[in-house]
Amino acid sequence: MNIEAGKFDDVCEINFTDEEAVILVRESMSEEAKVHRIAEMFKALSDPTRIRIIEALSIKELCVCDLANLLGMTQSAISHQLRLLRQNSILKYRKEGRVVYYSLDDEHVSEILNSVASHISHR
Amino acid sequence: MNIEAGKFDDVCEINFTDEEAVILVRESMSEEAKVHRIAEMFKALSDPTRIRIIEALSIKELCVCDLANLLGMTQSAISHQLRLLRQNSILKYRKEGRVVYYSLDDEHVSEILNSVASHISHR
DNA sequence: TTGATATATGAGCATATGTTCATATTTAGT
DNA sequence: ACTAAATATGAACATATGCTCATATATCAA
Repeated sequence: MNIEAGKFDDVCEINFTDEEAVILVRESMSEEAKVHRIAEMFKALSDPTRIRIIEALSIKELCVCDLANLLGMTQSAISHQLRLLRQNSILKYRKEGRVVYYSLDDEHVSEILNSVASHISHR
Repeated sequence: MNIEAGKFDDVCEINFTDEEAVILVRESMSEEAKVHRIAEMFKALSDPTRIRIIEALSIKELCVCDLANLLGMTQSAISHQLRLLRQNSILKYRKEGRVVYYSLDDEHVSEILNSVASHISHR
């Protein structure tokens, strides 16, 4: 019945509808670490403030203060979000004196964002 | 100084580094509703369980029970996640008796997932 | 060095999220 | 009609998230 009987006691104990298919699918699934990394990446993009930051920076490099003014949020809030985006390799920065300019680390992210935007408009 | 002085008292009160740029960027930003919808879409993709579900269904249509067995999770947990993915137009389903088969609503999602996966491997 | 500016960060708080548990709903078989 | 099977769903709970506040760090100007 259950492919790994006893291992997952709380799993639905019903017979497989298509056991072979499940085995086949299981073999071609990504490793756990990769799946987690992918989910993390999407999580980094899953907040309106961060989407706005990315959208703004895809138009033009900006400093923290300009971003705070642009989005009507505190410098602290923006800075926390910038850190998260940095940690996910979505943004890079350069320092010019005490001003820190942020920009997209990679145009790939901008494409992914456009891809999702167009997916949404098509429904 | 502040473009909308008094409106955001807690916003960084410093002069703009480049006020014109901020005005320019502000004009080409998406509307709030659209930004929220985009973030919501990313949020739907921001969980390892949901990534696994999408990955599995991109290979083959499966029923709820098979998904639960495949992922080693309860039927209830999977069902809750499936609802979320349905609500975001990521999955569709068809009923065959009491068995409900889920599949991707659109190959676009699969492409977005691959896009993010390749972005990650490139660093 | 001292004071001011630009950014970063830790702690705390309110809200959101993912899972479990119990139960409801729907359909098939007898 | 009755029972069992497959799925759906509401409530509850532990953890995660995003913002604020206070404060630290870094750099410029005098």
